Amino acid sequence: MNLDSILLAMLKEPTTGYQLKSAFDQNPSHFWPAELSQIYRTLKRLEESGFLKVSTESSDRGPQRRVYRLTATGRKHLHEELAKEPVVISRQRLPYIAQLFFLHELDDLQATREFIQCIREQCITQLATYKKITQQAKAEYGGSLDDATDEAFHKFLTLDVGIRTSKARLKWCDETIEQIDRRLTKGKRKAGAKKRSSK
Amino acid sequence: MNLDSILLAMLKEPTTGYQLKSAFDQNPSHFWPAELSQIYRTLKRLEESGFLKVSTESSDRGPQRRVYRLTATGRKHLHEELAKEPVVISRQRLPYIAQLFFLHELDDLQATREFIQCIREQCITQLATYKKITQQAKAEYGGSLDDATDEAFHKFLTLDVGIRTSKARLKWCDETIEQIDRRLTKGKRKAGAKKRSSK
DNA sequence: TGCAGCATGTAATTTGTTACATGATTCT
DNA sequence: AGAATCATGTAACAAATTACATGCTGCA
Repeated sequence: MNLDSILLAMLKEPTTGYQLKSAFDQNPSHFWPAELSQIYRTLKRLEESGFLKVSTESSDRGPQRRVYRLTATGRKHLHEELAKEPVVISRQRLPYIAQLFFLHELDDLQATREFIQCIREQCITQLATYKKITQQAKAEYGGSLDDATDEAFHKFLTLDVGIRTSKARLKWCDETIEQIDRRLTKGKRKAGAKKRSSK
Repeated sequence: MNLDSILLAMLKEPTTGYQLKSAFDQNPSHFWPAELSQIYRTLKRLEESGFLKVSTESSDRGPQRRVYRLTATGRKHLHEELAKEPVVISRQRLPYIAQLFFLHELDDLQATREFIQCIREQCITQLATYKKITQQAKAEYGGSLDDATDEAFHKFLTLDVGIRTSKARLKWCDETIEQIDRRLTKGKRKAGAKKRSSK
């Protein structure tokens, strides 16, 4: 899965680049952020590949809009991409884990504690966002998942995995902070003992 | 955190690009994969920035080796990077989530089931890897976390968050497959009812 | 008058992937 | 003799980030 396929998938209705960006920010941005400039460039390339076709329309307000439509070739390409096996999930770059891994270099457990605290806050914000979207989605399909469309069901699944991993991470943060605190008091005791023995 | 900082952090001992790649594959590759070609390019740039200095040494076996050493400027730069706040974790690209989100387009729940199954297998493999490394690490620091060095402690933390998120994801896979199966049998019942009513 | 929102892009740079190219030593 | 390991890179391409550049409409 790449931005190309995501844009093709979002083009069920003829849309402009600007509108796509707004739609992006509503939902796919949680698992795939993208800048407007990148969207425009990608749309252009997709058009050159024959996956999209454009028509220029003048709107009542603002400048002319370039409306993109999915072609049959584009739809076929999308379906091929969707039918692929999922990418190897372990080949992800996790900058915050990398930073934590090397943070011992600072030789400052208090700094590590603040680092985890910061991640903890992000988890809470993220959880709140996921839950808000879940509520909105529930309102759309009535509340009972069994009656939801396949589209709503798939959307629910992505939210669910997000909520679960955020919760797991949050719990990790809490227990890690406790462990750091134990380490910090233990360190102080040792330092105290050292002081007493050296005088 | 980027590859630059990771390489600086890994250069506690003077090392060659090739050795760095081996070390990479042992550990940081779980949260930051990198190819040799990229490592060489980055080392070159870091040297040009004055963060590293090189000395060419002839080895007893194989061609000459270029041994990189961290400079004082490099160490300072690394510490600045480490002291930064963690990056926004929600701005991650999760291709498999994106694919799942749009998978309803195929209109084939069975395909979604296989997709989740595939992710499930990856989770299991990943969990096994994490646990193996945890065992190795434990052997190094004796078994009791309280007595572990700060370095071992930080390493443990990164493994722990990996294990927890993998477990959460695995549980999600299992419960999702159950839900899909319920949906599939329900769909069949409906199709059957339709058939009966139409004849 | 100035700001927010609609609407379109280009340019430069950085980062990551894949393929190619070379050559020595050691083990089987 | 050939494969594996050590050891170095270049080149081409793809993807993503950041900054810049433009201009209209409607509202306060």
